Amino acid sequence: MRVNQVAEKLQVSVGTVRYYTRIGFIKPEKNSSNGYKSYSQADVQRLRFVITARQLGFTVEDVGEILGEAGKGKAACPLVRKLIEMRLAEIELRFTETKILLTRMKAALRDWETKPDKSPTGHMICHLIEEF
Amino acid sequence: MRVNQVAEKLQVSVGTVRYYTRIGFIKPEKNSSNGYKSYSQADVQRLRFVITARQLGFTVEDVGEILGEAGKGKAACPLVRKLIEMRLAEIELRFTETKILLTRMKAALRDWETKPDKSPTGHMICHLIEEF
DNA sequence: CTTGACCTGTGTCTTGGACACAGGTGTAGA
DNA sequence: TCTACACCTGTGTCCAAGACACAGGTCAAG
Repeated sequence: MRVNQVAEKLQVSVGTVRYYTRIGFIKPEKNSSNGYKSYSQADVQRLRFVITARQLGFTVEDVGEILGEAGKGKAACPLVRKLIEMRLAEIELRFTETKILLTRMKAALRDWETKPDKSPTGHMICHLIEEF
Repeated sequence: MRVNQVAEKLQVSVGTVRYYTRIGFIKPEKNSSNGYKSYSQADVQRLRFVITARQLGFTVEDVGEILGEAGKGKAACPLVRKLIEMRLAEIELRFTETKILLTRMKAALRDWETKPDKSPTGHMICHLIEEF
């Protein structure tokens, strides 16, 4: 298979498949006649794992560690359990931060509805922002 | 003032102040005796604006455009209103995506509580992830 | 045989700073 | 006056996770 078919099958961009290839998650052999990379069924399987893991919030680096652990024949599950708790904590943080930001932005928008436009002065760049 | 004092006064990292300096948001003159940058009161004022804008969800590039508009003497308010709607839409998207991810992660954690660790096989890297 | 649409790998770019580095400063003690 | 030594400085490089630009290759239609 070629990169395009793999990307379509897995519903990701061609760039993503190439990226995972580039960082060594899979090592397709190259077709010697045209230099194109040739992805095997096992490559696709492995990529599917990577994508699923990414969708669960693991970082690309996490996935690399998990693959490495499993590659040594060890059960990666303990590592997986540890990592997801770390990522969960991070995402939880990001979530609350995003929520706060969203609230602030909406408050600004509401506040600005009744305010006029003003030209900048020596000590004022945009009163909407500075007075909020 | 030196970068350290500015950073402390504005409650941001030294790196952030240097970054905004590097991209030209402020142009402190340098002390010719020791080569250090010397931040004026106006620089601090301008930086305060930048930081406030960032906290409202504007990107650094947005802030650059706003500063440019105000620098030409024009009212930046229309631009500000336009930009915040764009950013609001993006943050709203990020928010819902983060919420979905969070839900998925928590579901995985709950699902995995009752599942054992398993060693990898030829067609299975980590059953926790693959079976979710 | 040629056109032109589409595909390929490689290399560079992105955001918003964080960090490493080599050297400068300033103050406390000798 | 000298020397340690902690702390500060600017510049250059690095990060995640791909996206994008580029020059060239492929392939079916005409």
